[in-house]
Amino acid sequence: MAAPTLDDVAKKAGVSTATVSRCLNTPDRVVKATRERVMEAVKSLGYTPNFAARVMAAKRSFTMGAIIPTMDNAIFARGLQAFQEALHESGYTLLVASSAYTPEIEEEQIRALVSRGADGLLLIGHERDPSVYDFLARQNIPTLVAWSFDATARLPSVGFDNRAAMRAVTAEVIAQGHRRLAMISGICAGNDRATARVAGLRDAVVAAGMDPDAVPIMETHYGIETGAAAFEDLMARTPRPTAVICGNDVQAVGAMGIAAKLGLEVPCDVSITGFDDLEIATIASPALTTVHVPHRDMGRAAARVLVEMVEDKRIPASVELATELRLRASLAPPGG
Amino acid sequence: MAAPTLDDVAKKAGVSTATVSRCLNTPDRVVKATRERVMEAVKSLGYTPNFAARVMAAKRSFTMGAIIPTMDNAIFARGLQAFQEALHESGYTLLVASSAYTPEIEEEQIRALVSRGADGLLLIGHERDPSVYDFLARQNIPTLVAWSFDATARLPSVGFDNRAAMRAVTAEVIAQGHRRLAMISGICAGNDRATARVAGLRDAVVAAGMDPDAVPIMETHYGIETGAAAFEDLMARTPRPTAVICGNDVQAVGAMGIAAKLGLEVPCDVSITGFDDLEIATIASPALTTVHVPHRDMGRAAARVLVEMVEDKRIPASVELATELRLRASLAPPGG
DNA sequence: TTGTATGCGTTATCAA
DNA sequence: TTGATAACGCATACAA
Repeated sequence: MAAPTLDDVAKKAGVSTATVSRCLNTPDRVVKATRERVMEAVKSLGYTPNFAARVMAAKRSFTMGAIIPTMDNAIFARGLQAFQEALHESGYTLLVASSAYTPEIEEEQIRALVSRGADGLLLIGHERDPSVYDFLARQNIPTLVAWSFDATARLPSVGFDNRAAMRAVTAEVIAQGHRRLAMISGICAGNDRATARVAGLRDAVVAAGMDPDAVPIMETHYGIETGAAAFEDLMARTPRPTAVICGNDVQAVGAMGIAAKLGLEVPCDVSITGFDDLEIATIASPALTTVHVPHRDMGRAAARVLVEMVEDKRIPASVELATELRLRASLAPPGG
Repeated sequence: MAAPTLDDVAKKAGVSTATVSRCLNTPDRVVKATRERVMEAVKSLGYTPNFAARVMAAKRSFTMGAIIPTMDNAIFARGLQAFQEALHESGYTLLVASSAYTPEIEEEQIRALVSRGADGLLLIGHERDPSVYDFLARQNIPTLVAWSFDATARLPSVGFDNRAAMRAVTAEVIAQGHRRLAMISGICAGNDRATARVAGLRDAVVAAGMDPDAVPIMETHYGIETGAAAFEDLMARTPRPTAVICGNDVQAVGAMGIAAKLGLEVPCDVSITGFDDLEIATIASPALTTVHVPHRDMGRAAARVLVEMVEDKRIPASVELATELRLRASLAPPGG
């Protein structure tokens, strides 16, 4: 009735548990005849190794943990998928948890993954309480940060320069003649990507000799509906912005959706830009001008670096990836 | 250097490991003075229980596993989020894995979660190899199916009637005067939801006295781009369909996006319907007619039932939830 | 090549 | 209320 154990298999095959264990982990150290007999028993009993016992005995779990802010939208999906695929190729399983953009929950999830024996951890962004880093150091668990590059931060990272990327978008918007800008940003508290993107916008505005404090910034959670609500609010202001720069494609798509309902045409009446270049950006009407982030490359690079950290026990250099401005129809000079 | 253990805490607090364990698990069975001393030691050492050891000793993990076909889009996100929240309230942690709609990967993930000590499992849909059910039975692990209701299936389920729901959408489309229908469906092989939705469409077509074989059906993976491609293909046919019924909102949104690029207006030139009522359905322009699925209710109900299965060790009745047709602007009589 | 024996960190049983 | 100790299932050092 209970699940079969190594011992059951050993008895059935007429060998010791050590031999069964070897058959499963280092098959070439067992002669073929024995191995076949053991495998036969394994199959007929439907034996599955008990992971907890294996972790305890081997002190390795071949499991990596990742904690992302949300699973609710596509922001992290593509990169995480690539991360997972690359880990799988290296023989690791990925466990994913989400923090709901909440520091307390993130800490709880970190503990949960560590106590589950994760060999390494992937976190998003650098901004968190120092005690978290102390905990990670004490547990001696390799941890990598993604989605945000910062060579000076406490943990190594694989990411891109959010600030420079948003600076480039904004500069382009200004270059096309827009002077009344507005921004829809993610919640900046505890989110270094959102913070950096706001800073990037201000950089560009200042560089153009404009007043950064004259640019209204709506902070909302990443979401289609919240993006739509923020956009509606901005459109009700006087003077009305001619370009709305969004910190994320999800918000931008929400903005585009509500624009149609408000009787505003994009880009004639108002230009909209996004960030991330999610699948939805190319399919939206009009197609969304945005920042292309090499999510898949980032995910694969993160896997490579994290495995290296775990297996070689050394701290690697951070990796910076380039982003790229994708000019599409949602951005045009003011008035069309 | 290594992570602190129960023993370290016990030594530091000057008690036995048993007492420390009790402080953590059944605090009221320890006098306050002792408990405070122990907790003090726990905190100062930054102790985190070793999950593997705990699972081995207690034969319970307070962990549930869920395997969903994909994390790549929002289809399962909302329901899973609610599932997770409800489990959390009951003291369980959720581990999520994705199968990429591939039976082999699903089996692998099931084994991974079982061997990790999951107390219970949530799977999507009923269609899979019988050997999987044998394995689950032998491991004696409570398993629940969601997203698909079928009281006659081998496993209990919490879901809805995909076939009846799609029958209702199609009947409405026909009632509005459409005669040249087409469908964009998910891949039916191994997917009982997609299969049932196609069957529902045929039901309605037959009931209207029309020829079901005259309705072109494009099977594609759920995705914005694939939905767009399928739609483009359908629009190139003669005679051109006046209504395209999609098995999913994601495909429908892809179809709507490409429609604009093809110079087709929705719903004047072609009506489009979806399924799921994701956030994107209301924000799309025009808003998408679709089937509202009570994802959050389903997730919460699934959590309740699964916890019950694990804790009471009995097989519960399946739960059927009602879906609801949401008529919006993307569907109108042919010609506008 | 195979078997024996020990330890991994925790919970639970039984005594004290 | 607390402590000693036996599992739990597996990997591995060491012996044969």
